[in-house]
Amino acid sequence: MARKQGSHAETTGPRIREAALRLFAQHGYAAVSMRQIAREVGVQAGALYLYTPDKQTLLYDLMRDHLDHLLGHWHVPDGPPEAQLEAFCRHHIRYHLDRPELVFIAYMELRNLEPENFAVIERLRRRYEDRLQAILTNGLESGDFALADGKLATMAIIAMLTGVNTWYREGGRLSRADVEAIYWDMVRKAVAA
Amino acid sequence: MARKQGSHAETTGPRIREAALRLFAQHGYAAVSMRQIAREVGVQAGALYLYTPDKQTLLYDLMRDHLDHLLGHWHVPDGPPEAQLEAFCRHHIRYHLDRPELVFIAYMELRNLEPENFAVIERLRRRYEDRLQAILTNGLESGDFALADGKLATMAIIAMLTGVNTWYREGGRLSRADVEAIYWDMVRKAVAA
DNA sequence: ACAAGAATTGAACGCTTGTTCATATACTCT
DNA sequence: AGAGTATATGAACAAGCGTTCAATTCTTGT
Repeated sequence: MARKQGSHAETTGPRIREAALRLFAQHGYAAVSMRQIAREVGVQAGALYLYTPDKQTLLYDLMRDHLDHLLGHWHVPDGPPEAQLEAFCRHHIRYHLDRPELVFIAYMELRNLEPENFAVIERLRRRYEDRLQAILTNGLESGDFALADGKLATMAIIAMLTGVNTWYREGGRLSRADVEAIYWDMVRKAVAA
Repeated sequence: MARKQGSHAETTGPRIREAALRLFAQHGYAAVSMRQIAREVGVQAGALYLYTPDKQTLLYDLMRDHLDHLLGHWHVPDGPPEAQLEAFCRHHIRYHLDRPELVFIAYMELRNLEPENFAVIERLRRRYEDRLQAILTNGLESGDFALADGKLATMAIIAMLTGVNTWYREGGRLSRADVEAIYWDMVRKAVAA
């Protein structure tokens, strides 16, 4: 047997990626088998290898595309440091609430990347952190912010904002706008001069 | 063949747990095999089952003991809310910097727990969060703190503090005392009235 | 010196893993 | 209608998985 009917041609690739994303996020890369992914797509395991050279690349491509998009989709606007920081925080939360599974994988599965892949992903992640750190450093020099340490504040703020994905559930007590506003308020005060 | 020589009796159990801890933290529960753990201990795989009923229990016991100890080891001191919050923050950082691998596992491997085990661990984790939330709620009512939302602030602060484990390395630019002080300063400002 | 029990081995169990490949089907183009 | 190609199957591969267990060795108490 081969193709059952209809033209699954251009849809199978994306569907494999979607299934991998969902399953990796739910059970973890190492705990998910190629056969599980195939079953989710409605295809035999062998067919996956028409769309990805191997399991590792499936993971790497998800993470790489995620970070490429995160970096390409948004840039620090002109303006005073506080406005830049607010834009960063609000964008970060919005972006992360929109893609919980990708964000989760990009953080949790780092250790399952082969060394060369890990190096690439880490570089991209670092580029993103540097944007926040630049904002903080500017504000520190201009006197808008008061911080004991720029790098530490960068890590602290990112950890705090990204943490929203651990508890936020759609349709809960707070809207996305509420969450954005509350987090921004805390960050604003934390770095205030 | 059996025991080679000497009395490995009482030391093998702990050594298995230590090896499991290290390997789980490094590669993830699902990616580590019982044979790998055994090799690390210098024993055959079958011998592990004299000390644990199965692999799952090995993970569960690590997490359970970690949280039991975290909860038993420290309690909120009497005093004004700000002093309580400072004590919580400093203790959290100190405790987490002392046990990076346990902390990492307790967060990363939640999804690899079987449902009943997960429920127990989640309950313990929740108990810990509730301590911070109680401090924040008290301070809110007394007017010492200004917060839009107590639960959200709890999650934000814990995420921020726990994040220290993602970047702190022994012998780096900042001492533990520095880190403690800087984080506390940011938390203090973030919740300030 | 010897028996009892604790600690460990090493082989085996059935199953799953990622990956490959000859084969077969469905679609497209002429 | 028929050839050519893209897409998929399903069986096979060697390797590794968690776990069990009879057999073996070491330690301890008498």
